[in-house]
Amino acid sequence: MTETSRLDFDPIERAGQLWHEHFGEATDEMLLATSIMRVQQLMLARLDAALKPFGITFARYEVLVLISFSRAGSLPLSKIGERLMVHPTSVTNAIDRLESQGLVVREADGSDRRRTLASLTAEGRRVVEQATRALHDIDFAVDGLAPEQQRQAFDLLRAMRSAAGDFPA
Amino acid sequence: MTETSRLDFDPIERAGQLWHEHFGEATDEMLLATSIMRVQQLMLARLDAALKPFGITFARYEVLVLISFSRAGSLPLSKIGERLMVHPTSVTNAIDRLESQGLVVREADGSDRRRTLASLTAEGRRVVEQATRALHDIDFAVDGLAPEQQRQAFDLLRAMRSAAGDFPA
DNA sequence: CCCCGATAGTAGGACATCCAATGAATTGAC
DNA sequence: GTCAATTCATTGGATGTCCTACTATCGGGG
Repeated sequence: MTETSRLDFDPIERAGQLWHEHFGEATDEMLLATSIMRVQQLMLARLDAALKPFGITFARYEVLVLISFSRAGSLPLSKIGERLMVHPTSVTNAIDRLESQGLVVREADGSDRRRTLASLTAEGRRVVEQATRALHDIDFAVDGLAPEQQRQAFDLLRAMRSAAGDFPA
Repeated sequence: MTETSRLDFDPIERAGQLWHEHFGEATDEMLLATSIMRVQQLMLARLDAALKPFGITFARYEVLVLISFSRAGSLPLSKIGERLMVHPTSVTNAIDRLESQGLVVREADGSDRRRTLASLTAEGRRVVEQATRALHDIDFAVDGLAPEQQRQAFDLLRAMRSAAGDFPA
């Protein structure tokens, strides 16, 4: 059989057809919504696959990059969550794993003892550099679109984020 | 401080700026990748919020819809995973929850005892109808784009999926 | 007619994300 | 100055997704 893959057909098209039969219009919205989810799913899978050799996921890679960008070499966990726009508990989780992997270390913040700072270890710096190269090699999984199309896509997504209130007023 | 929200600024723009400083080009790819992830995150949050009154998530909603579309009124779990393009274990998980909620029931397939069929209960049918109305009311969280832009976005995402090998050859 | 490979569903484990609640520390208002 | 409100990080719980492994069943080839 040729059923070796779950991607043997286009379920979104198929689902779309069904939606038209049952609900008429408003189907385009549904198709766009599911497309975004699917693209994210595919892209994340490719990104994670490219990072697998380094033992990290894209979520943790983003944390490493953010810390490596910090001028002081370390960042409070709250800042990380803020910039990555994820819940504080997600940051705690990521830092827990990165720390147990020996890629980052937690330090106390002398000026504000509520805070915990995270900084890269030598190994962490090494990993983030190599991982970055690996991601560049796969064009961050967004190949398939010409540069101009990438701009276009970015602008459209930006409009969606804006409408969802993703930017400061 | 004005630090009352995690969305106080645009972390993607900020990160993009940093990327340019450190890595030069190849930054647009990064921006597009993170935008897609962010839009998906926002959209899913809005969809789940709209479905919360019904006690289901978008993932489970999709399962309900798929079953409601089936001509026979029931579907093998494998078909569900295939059409939604999720792993078989994700389907088992979703059906487990839906069944414990009394929205679907598992039945044995007489013709192939390896299979398990899932069908909607009366309550399941009621929920999927109301949930669909609720999602229509929020335009499936893809408002913010005019119909023409939605088409455009869909086409671009389709190209990305195609490049990622998401369609049959 | 039987056996090996393919298919269906599930169990267990790893990850990531969110929410609610908690404890510690800081800050602002009176 | 002191106390309440806020902020920071963490723990515990719920979801969803994937992978690996395992059992049961089906089916075609010898």
